[in-house]
Amino acid sequence: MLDKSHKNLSCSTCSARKDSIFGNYCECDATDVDDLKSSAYYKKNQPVFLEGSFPRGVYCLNQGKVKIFARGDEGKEQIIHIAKEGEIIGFRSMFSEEPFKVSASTLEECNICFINKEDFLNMIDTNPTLRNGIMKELSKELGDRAMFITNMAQKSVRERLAFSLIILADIYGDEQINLTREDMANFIGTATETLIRLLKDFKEEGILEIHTRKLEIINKDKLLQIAGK
Amino acid sequence: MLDKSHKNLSCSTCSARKDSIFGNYCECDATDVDDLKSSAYYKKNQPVFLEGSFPRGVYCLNQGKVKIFARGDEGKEQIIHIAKEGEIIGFRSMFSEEPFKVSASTLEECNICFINKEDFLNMIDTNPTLRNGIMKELSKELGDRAMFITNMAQKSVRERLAFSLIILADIYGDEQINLTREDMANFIGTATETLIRLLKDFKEEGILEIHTRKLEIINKDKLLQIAGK
DNA sequence: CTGAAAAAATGACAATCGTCAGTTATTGTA
DNA sequence: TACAATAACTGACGATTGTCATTTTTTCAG
Repeated sequence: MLDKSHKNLSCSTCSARKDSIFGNYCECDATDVDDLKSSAYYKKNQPVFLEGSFPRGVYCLNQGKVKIFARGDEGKEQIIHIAKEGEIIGFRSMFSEEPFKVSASTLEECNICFINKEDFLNMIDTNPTLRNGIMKELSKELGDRAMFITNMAQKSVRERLAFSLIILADIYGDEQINLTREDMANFIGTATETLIRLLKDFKEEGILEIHTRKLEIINKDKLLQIAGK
Repeated sequence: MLDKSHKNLSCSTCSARKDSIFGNYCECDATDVDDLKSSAYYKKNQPVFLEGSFPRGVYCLNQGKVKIFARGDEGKEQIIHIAKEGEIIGFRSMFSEEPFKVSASTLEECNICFINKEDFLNMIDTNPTLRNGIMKELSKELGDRAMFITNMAQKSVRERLAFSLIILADIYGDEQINLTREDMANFIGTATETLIRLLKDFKEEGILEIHTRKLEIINKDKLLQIAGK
């Protein structure tokens, strides 16, 4: 169970810190950040920020997963990214000075820290290491999205599912993949029914086991092969 | 006809500069850049940089259009972006310290200036305005790509074509859209044959006129309507 | 523990779209 | 200007995938 008291979240003892930009790039004292941040407990399926609104700061995930998604013209969600422990989200629109182009919503219970816009921009300005880390991150993500677009455009749904399962397995680590069929379909870019049928195929082919909501990947090699790479 | 002498390209008289990050964000003297850059003439369909190689600097488009594309598993191109006069390309991988994830190739005759990696990074480090401009650009592009992914995943080919024609019309400005059917199909993410059939449909619906290679858009409102926004 | 609501699953069916094979038109160059 | 190479176009066909309607299973609050 997560700590809901908001009290004892500290950057210096944050287990997610090693996976974070702060941990990787920032030699600054963790207590510096500690003084600036506030932290909050989020229930499952709670919005973190909304498309169209203006950013007031950045969010650092201490615990839990968050989906980042855009909405198509008929309101259908397209999941662009699933952020996990250690990731900082919501800083892109701060730089572009635009309203958010995407929304963020928790996929499970989360603890999320918040750093104020001014404080964060100030850190960026005064800390070249952190700044370079952020620029590196932005650039890397642009490269990833080029590949994502190519996959979307050129692969069949079956191939995209295989590909996405590999990505999801990586995000979920030792945990089993735990998403609603709808979220998974919205990540892959297909209809929920199509996803369900394909999951069944994969199961029958001995690629994965379905424990109701949770997916366990049995044969990763075959997934890689189907994904086409 | 383009100047092929490489001689008299100067930032201070560069007509593309007003559309450029340098023009918009950088109050530095244009002659500063002038001293650092070299310029070159590119023929049509000439590579500017290649996926997998490491960046040696950045390219600033003085004249002409350049396609930025990734390759799918079977080698099929997916055009991610078409860069026009004033745009700087090739700087993303410089920050991420990875090899290029995408390739760039001229779509027509081009004049392109080159700034060395060290010089450019130095400019970024010492010029906060330019730096913020770059960060803004990176962030903006990430937002655009989220939308691009959503369109790819949720729209039909017909809708994507309408949408893409609007983008292309914007890129080509007063010129008519001038791409091979293959490039256009690779931008939209469909088969060349499908694209050709849909262009014919659009023509019959009075949306555009086809002058062999060049496309003239007659009814932009209808395009917007089909694109679904 | 139970019932209502939400999610997952299944079936039937049609349309979109990709593939292959071939023809016509255009381009660039000798 | 002619001819080879490249690009544009057409037709036929089937597989993939989305939609709609319905049933079964799971979740969760009371």
